[in-house]
Amino acid sequence: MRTSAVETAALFGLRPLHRQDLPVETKALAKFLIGKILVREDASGVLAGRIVETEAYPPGDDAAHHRSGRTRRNASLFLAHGHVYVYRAYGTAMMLNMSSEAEGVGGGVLIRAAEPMIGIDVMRTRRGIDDIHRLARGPGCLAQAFAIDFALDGSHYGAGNALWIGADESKPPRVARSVRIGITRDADKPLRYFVRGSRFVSGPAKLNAG
DNA sequence: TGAAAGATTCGCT
DNA sequence: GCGAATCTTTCAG
Repeated sequence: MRTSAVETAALFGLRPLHRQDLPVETKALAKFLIGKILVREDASGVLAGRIVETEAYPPGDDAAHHRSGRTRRNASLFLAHGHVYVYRAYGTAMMLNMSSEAEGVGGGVLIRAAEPMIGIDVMRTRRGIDDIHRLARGPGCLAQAFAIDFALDGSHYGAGNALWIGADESKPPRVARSVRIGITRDADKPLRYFVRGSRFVSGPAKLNAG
């Protein structure tokens, strides 16, 4: 009998959050997710990491993928909050997002970096590197470590699924804000959230000085 | 049907 | 620290 992801996670003091526990507003959700735990269940077992960096792409944001309306590619951003949106940038890097608004409204949160907690050796193998600080630092790296692919697009975060969000009893981290990374439009909006002082956060040191 | 841009990463200097 | 690689999606003609 295989142990479920929820049972395994419980051994680490994690409890699953349900969609109704999550804020239905992009910026609030982006901040809420900092310090929560991303849990991934697949054929090789259970992976988990504490989210230390996110970016908000709220409705009306000129930098967001949903700015031109709903298309086949970005349809998941228009699902009710708590759904998975996966896409590929620059040909190689996969990005993991969570839809963040009501059904029919385009909005999403990009999960940029995490601190590995469970399944660290699996992540090391997938990434081909040893340094724990670099296993899930940067959206493309995080996606590779957690084996994110298009099959997850359109599913929702929830216990029993391939992806869900967990919480533990640790005290809330100190959340800082900065401008977002790697965009050209609306580049001056402070919609990036990260754990102040964490070595698991991506981006230039200048932004993280906070 | 073609062209341009993009929520990045990696390797080399 | 900087510049190239890479390919899918979207928009224009």
